[in-house]
Amino acid sequence: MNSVNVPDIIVSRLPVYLRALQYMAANGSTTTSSQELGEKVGISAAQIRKDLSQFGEFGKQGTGYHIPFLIDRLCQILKVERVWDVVLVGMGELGHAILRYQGFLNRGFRIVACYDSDPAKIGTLVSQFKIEDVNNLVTNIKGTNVKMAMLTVPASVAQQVTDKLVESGVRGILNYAPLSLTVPPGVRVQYIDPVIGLQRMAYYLSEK
Amino acid sequence: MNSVNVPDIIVSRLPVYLRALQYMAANGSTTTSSQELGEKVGISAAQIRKDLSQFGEFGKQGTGYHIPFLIDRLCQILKVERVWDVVLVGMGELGHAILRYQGFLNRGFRIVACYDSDPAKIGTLVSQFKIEDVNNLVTNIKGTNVKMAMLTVPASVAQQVTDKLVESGVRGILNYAPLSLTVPPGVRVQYIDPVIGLQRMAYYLSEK
DNA sequence: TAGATTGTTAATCGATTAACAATC
DNA sequence: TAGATTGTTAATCGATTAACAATC
Repeated sequence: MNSVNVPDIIVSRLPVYLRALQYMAANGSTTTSSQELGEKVGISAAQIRKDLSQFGEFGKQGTGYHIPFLIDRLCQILKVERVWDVVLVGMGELGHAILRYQGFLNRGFRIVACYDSDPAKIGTLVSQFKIEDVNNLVTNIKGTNVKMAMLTVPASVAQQVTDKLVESGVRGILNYAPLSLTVPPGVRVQYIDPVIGLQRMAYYLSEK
Repeated sequence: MNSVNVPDIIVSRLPVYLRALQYMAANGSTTTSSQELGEKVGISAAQIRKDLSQFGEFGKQGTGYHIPFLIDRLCQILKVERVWDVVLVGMGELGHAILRYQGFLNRGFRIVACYDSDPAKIGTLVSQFKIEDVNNLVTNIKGTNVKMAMLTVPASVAQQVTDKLVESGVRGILNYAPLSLTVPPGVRVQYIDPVIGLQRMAYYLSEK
């Protein structure tokens, strides 16, 4: 059980802390402070301490945080001390790149199957994965332990594929298609649209 | 000039509104309301009206917003009624997929050059682009109109490439490398790390 | 011990929402 | 005109910051 309803904005910062801590650990550090971590991730020290205090007391006055311990606790809180099975739908360029990406496993996720609707692609192999028919999505996934999906299909079919994923019992969708999805309560969507990021930054660029 | 310092959180929602409006326009709609737009993007109608009111009055009582007009105004506000030149650094799998992606141009951006450090890649062609040597980055870009970059290099070299980009005059970086970057004031970074998105959602998954 | 840093409280700051007059 | 919807105000809600006692 989660400690009494932690605000989503706090939850959303935890993976950033975790990533920075793992980076420090990989560089041989064993201890850090809210001050130092804050400088790395661009968040105030007070906020980091406040965020962590939602979940317990993980530091020591005078010395700060033991990095391996804090990593452990954050992994538990985020439920990524285990590995979650994820399906990938949409095997275009981006789907291929994601399927070959090696960075998921040691952060709590692994792709277990990939889907497409193109008969020319179905059945072909992409780095040990056979591309499956998206029409079999619901029958294949329903009742299994697959609760997350990555969506790399064209925008025009993203909502209908989403509906199928929801029907299959998927509770979290990482959406690369450039549109807002509609999902029922209890299902979450995280959006990845590079252009949104670029446009946010363009606002601050000077004219000309 | 921007109207007196609009909060960043408001700016960050504008591209989402714009994307939804363009989607509606593509489907033949010419009019919408804050209510309808809000349902599409998952934001309250009141907030959408409040956000837009920061920049002017774009709607009509009783009828709502004329979609093409609002699209126009949002493009102007975000400064994407023009096309910004962007460089891409890091030509691995992901870099290749991004370079071939067709979705940037009609949303205000185009890739004008790509870079890598691997001698085996430098000079080779990827869909009409010759991969250039990252060592020439600063000399090539400094003084040009390139103010944005996409970063798809390994985490281990991301900070040093970032420093070069900043030196080149780049003011906005879309960072795909899974780490927090340090940049001077006046330079912005937008982060794209799929695992952060997955971990945020994992928190809300039930145990087992 | 002295210095450093936590966890927490209270104060401040900012963002969201509800409500409604204005008006198309 | 009647119904719909804006832009805006004031109230509410929530998040961030500053400060500090506790303590390693």
